[in-house]
Amino acid sequence: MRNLKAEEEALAETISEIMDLLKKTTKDEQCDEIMCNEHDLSNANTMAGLQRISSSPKITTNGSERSENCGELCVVCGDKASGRHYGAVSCEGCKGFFKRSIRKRIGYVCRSSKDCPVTKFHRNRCQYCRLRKCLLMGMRSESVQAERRPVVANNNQQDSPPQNQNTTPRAMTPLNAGLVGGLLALAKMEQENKMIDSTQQQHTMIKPGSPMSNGNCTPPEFMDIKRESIGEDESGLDAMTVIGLVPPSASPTSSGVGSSSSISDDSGPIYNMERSRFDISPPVSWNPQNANQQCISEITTRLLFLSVHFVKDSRVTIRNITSEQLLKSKWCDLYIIALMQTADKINLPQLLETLTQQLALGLECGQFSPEKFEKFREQMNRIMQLSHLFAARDMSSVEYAYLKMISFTTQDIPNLLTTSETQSTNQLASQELFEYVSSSKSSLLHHQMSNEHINVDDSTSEDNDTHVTSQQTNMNLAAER
Amino acid sequence: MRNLKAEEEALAETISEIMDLLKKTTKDEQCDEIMCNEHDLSNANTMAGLQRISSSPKITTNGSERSENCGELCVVCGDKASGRHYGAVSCEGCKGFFKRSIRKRIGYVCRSSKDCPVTKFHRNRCQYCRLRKCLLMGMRSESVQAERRPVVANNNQQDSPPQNQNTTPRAMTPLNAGLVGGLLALAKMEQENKMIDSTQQQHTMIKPGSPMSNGNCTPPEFMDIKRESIGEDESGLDAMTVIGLVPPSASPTSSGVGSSSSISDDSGPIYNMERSRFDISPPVSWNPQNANQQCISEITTRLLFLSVHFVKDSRVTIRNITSEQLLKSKWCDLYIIALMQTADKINLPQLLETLTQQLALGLECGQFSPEKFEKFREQMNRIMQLSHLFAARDMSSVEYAYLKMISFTTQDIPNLLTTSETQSTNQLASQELFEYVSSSKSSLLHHQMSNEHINVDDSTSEDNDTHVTSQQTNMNLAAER
DNA sequence: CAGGGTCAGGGGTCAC
DNA sequence: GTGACCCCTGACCCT
Ligand SMILES: [Zn+2]
Ligand SMILES: [Zn+2]
Ligand SMILES: [Zn+2]
Ligand SMILES: [Zn+2]
Repeated sequence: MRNLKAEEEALAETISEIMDLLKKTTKDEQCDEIMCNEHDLSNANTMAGLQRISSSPKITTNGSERSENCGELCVVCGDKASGRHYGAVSCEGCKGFFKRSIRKRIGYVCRSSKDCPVTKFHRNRCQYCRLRKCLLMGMRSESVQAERRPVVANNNQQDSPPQNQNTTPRAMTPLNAGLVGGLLALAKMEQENKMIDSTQQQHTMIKPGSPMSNGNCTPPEFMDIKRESIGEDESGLDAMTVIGLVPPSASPTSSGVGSSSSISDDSGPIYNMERSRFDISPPVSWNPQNANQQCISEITTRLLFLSVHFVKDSRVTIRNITSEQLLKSKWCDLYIIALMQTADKINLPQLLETLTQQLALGLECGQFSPEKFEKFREQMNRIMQLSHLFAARDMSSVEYAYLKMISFTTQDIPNLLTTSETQSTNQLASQELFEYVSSSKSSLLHHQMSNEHINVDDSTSEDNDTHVTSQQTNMNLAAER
Repeated sequence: MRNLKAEEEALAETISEIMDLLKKTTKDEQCDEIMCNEHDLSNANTMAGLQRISSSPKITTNGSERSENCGELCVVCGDKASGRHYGAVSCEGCKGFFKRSIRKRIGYVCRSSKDCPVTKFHRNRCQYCRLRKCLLMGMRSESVQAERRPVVANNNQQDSPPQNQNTTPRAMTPLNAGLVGGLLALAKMEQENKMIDSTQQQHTMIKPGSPMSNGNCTPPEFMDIKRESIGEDESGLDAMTVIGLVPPSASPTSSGVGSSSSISDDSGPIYNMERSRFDISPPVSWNPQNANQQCISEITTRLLFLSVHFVKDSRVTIRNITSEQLLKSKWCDLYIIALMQTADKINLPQLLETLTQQLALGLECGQFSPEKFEKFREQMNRIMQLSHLFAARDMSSVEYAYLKMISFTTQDIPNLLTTSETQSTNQLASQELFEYVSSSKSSLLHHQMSNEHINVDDSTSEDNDTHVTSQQTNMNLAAER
């Protein structure tokens, strides 16, 4: 047991590296946040084409931006600002409105064309449009903290809330260009802006000025927020949708996600060779030629799908409703792990390369700013490096399986839903993993796994590899729940 | 199985440390490249002040500096520590929080069960629990210096007095030592105040004039007064809470409070060998070294808990509601008896000594007046003497049990709730105790017990040992009910 | 280092 | 649900 120590250290080192890499990712972007407003605006325009009413306070052309009213007017409604709030100079009203909106995850609906004017005098006419404007102007949902009231005690009751979100708050994350969505989810780059427009595009994306008002629209509303925070784009794949769609124990896809079926025997560990299977069955034929978006999209979508499915079908005692709730925050963690696990099969390097090329194209056509592109690339690199580390470990499917479950049930996000079920599952999984690795000859693996666990486990201080990224992403997601 | 856990934890810790070290290392380098990243990250994590303006961070001394804190985590919340503050390695947040708390003498109130988690993510959810944890982890209130008000030129206006109006009246004294709460409760010093707040906490009962409308917030306001006067600290021990929490017949703690279970046979005396058990099961390992606040606090809390539990589980025909009502006035009596009974086990002398020392510290920092300190000391001495008397008697657990029940049901407080149940129980217990002692060979014991009984019984004139204290306390308590 | 102070920007409240 | 108002936090800086 003690010798483990040495190994531990080695492991720690490796992990440290990973962490550093990932860490960087998330951080940098913040910078732009502030330049913000106008910057965001432009982004928004390009991407989605939102209509931000002429309003735009500032008008200004630019540079001088802050010079004038800057200090003083709310970029959302034009009222007198009381300082910067959630990333945007705004008034007390918009500040409070934004906070309540994010906290309550209320789903607003625009009864008009989603282009209602948001001014000091009209701001209360349409919540949907007001929130949209808030996001557009740079308010970050991640900045909204959790409520400070003590959670009444029994937290296991939490599931109740779920339903509410189901309907309205559908905070989903539309994944973007296939893979990108997932990968980018990690990069929390200016998600907000993006989010917004994605939402729009996706749900009946009405264009600005577009008169379409009939009954469709609204759903998209504010969820954009979350999405946005996730860094997803409009390419259709919506994690939340996937989560909701995957039935508890039905294997929609032919591929085996393992486990789902054989839950016959009740004894035994959560995962074994059989139950930990995680295959992208149709052997992905991946080669430069067919490396088009569709392909990438399919693969990544499938991965996400399988990941969600995997968790839902695991032999753990977590109610379905709880699972779905958790998945809303944890899908990215699972996704990353799945990417690592299948890196070989899907030829991750190639895939990332292709993606990068495509993004480069997008850059050329002004789809997004160079900064954003840079972030993308950085993110890709980080993932690549992560995969090298994982590859070096050569973990077994059982280990991956436990890693997923542990990651899934770890309380590493501020407002994450936690129940006695998840806690005990986390413990059990950790325990079993530990035992598994212990009994396994590969002591090295053991250590590594322990580490993973640990990191995952205490979640507080450190940001470790996979969690560095996902954690942050999750934070954002969680924040707005 | 269990030991694995331990190892894991140890492992985790080690790894954490290593990681921190490594992280730091790497960090410095990164700085050049990304400069802000990490900074931003940390900010984000902390939840609280998130606004990191792009500004700047950096600057700081850099290199060297970060090296140190590196490995250190805040012992209170687990966030990154910035060094030692007030005696404990802690983060900037906890440092500031502690300072403000001590300075303003604010009285916090836990809206939950005084066991709120205090982590980086939840630390702002409950000030009461946070302050409690700060104290438990060794932060010394004496280290908080007085405000350095000079500064601004216009000091002419005696701001000194101001503090009283210091925004709300929340004046409370965070006591230092944990135990104090319990022991001091005995001290009849301004009990009235105390009573009030306890009550409040429990029944949300609003105080006259108290603006607290809905059930949350405000309670803290004025009750602080009492607490402070009582010398209670926020170290969590709240008799009322305990009373309310202890279920009629469930042994939440593993320790045996005896009796609770075996109520099978209906005949027989209220207490017998088995039913009178009263153990602080986990053999308290008490020695000067670990004589810290947490330790003391735990022991005393446990004692109070067990006492309340004991009464509730006794084979007497007193309705639960009546019991709880009575406990509000009698818990201190029971507590004293329990202290006497377990004096040996908990090493009462040592414990009191430690407490006194801590109080002395508090005195130095002006936590309370010398008069109050004198009263504390007096009380301590009384308890010490009392324990000598009890020790000399060497009473059996059965005798202690009866003593408790008799004390519990005796009408020795002015407005005390009395019912035919309590009266008959008191009689019965007295009777049985008498018989028990009579049948016992030790005539000496007999006498003594009889005596006790008598005193308890007529309660009027004499102040004898145990009753001196408790009786007085009760009187006061009763007075304000 | 370990005290102190500052204040932007979080949080919460509660008439309206 | 709003938002004017005010309290509390904690990163930063000074001593
Ligand atoms: Zn506004
Ligand atoms: Zn609208
Ligand atoms: Zn702390
Ligand atoms: Zn609390």
